[in-house]
Amino acid sequence: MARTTGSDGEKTEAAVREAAISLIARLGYEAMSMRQLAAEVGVQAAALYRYFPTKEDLLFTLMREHMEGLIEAWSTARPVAADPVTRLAAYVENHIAFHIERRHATHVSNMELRSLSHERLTQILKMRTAYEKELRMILRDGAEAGRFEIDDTGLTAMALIQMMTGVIVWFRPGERLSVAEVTTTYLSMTMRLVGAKIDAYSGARPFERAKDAVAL
Amino acid sequence: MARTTGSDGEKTEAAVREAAISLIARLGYEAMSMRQLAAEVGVQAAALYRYFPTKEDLLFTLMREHMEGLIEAWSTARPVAADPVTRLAAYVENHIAFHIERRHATHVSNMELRSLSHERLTQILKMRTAYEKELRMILRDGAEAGRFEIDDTGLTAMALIQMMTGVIVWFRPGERLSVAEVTTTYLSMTMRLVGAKIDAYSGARPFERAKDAVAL
DNA sequence: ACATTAATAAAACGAACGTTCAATTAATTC
DNA sequence: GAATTAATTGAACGTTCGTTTTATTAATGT
Repeated sequence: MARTTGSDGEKTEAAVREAAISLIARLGYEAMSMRQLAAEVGVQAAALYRYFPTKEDLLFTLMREHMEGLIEAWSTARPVAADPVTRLAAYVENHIAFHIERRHATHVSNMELRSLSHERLTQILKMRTAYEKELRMILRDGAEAGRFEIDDTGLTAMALIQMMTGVIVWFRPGERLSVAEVTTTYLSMTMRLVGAKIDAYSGARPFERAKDAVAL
Repeated sequence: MARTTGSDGEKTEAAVREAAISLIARLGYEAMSMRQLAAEVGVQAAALYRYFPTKEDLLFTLMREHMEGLIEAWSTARPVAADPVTRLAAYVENHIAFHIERRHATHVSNMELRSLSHERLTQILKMRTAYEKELRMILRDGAEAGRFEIDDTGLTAMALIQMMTGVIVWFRPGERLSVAEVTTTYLSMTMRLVGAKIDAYSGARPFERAKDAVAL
C-alpha cells in the first residue's frame, strides 16, 4: 500500500507531536521507539521521517516550542511598571497555570535534556535562563525596594522555581484540589517565603493565609 | 582469557554500583548500555551478570539502597520529643545534607522510576511516602500547636520537598556557596514558608534572615 | 600437589533499534 | 484526463542491545 485516503500532512505532523509528548513523558525519550510512536499515530515508522529528519530533531522541536510558549505566555501576562509584589504574583500565577496546562511537555523539557546534542542543549538552556532571569529581577527589585526580605536572590529564585514546577509531579486535574486552589496556596507560600510586606494596604504586616481566590 | 589476577568479587560489585550510579545519573538508565558500564569498571559485560541478574535488578538495587539510606539517616538525625520548629529544622538539615552528599544517587532515584516494574515501583514509592509522611506529621503538629501557619499540610510538604530536593539540580560543591550556607538559607526560607513563630525565644515574631551557621 | 571454587573472558544469540529506499497510491494541478 | 506532487507503505540495512553459554584461569582449601 501507499498513500492512504484522507491523509493530510499537517494533521499527521500535529498528531505526531501530540503522541510524542505523551509517549516521551510516560516512557522517556530513550525508551520510546519510533515504531511505538508511529503505532500511536496510526502510521508506519517510515512516515515519521517525512516530518522529522531524526528522532533527536523531534525531541528538540518539542522542547524548543515548549520554551517558546512559556516565554511568550509570560511576556503576555507580565504586568508593566507594577510593584514587585504584583509582578511576583503574576509570575507565580503564570508559571503554575502554564505548567499544569502542559504537564507532559514540561516533563519532557525537564527530564530529557541529556538526550540533546551539546549545541541544542545550550540553546534550550539559554531560553530557560532568560525566563528565570525575569524572576531574579523581580526578587532583586523587591529586595532593593524593601518589599521583600531575601538572603540570596539567585538561590531564592531557584528554590521558588523548583517548588512551583514540582506541582506537575503530584497534581492531577480533577482530584482533591482545583488549579485555582493550588495557585492560591502557592501564592501564599511564595509571598511568605520572600518575606513580602503588603505595605500599600495595611503596613508592614507579613503575608497571612490567603483564602480568597486568585484570578487566573 | 578468564579470571584476572587480583580479581575480587566484593570489590568488583562495589565498583559496579558506583559506576552505575554515575553513568545512569549522567546518561540515563535506558541510554546506558551494559557494555558501557562494564568498560567503566574495566571488565567484560558478561561479568556484570555475576552480581546482578538483569539490568533492572541493578537499577532497583541502587534505588532501594538509596531510599533505605535516606530513611536510616533520618531515623538517626530525628530529635525525639522536641518541639515542631526543632523537628522541622532537623528534617530540612538532614534532607539537604543527604541529598547533596548523594547527588547522583538521588538523580537516579528521582528520574528513573518509570524503568521499574509495577511491583518494584510500588515498593520504592512506599518507602518514599513513608519518608514524606514524617514531614507531614511535623507540619501538622506545628500547625495544631499554633507554631506554624499552614494552608494545606499535604501541599506544603510537597512544596518543601520539591524545593529542597531541587538543590541537587544546581548545586555544585566547591562553587559559590558552601553546603552550610545553602542549608542556612534553605532553613530560613522553610521557616518563613510555614510561618514559623519562635515563641520560645522572642514571642510571636516571624522568622527573619538567619545569618548564623547551622550545625550539620 | 591436587581438587575445588571464584571470577572472569570470548563468542554468540535473537530481538529491537533508528533509519533508508523503492514502490505505490491519493490528491492536486493544468 | 494526464502529469505532477504529497503521503504513505513494506521491506530491508547495518548496529547495538541485554543476555546466555562455554571455556579458562586465579585463588583457596585440603
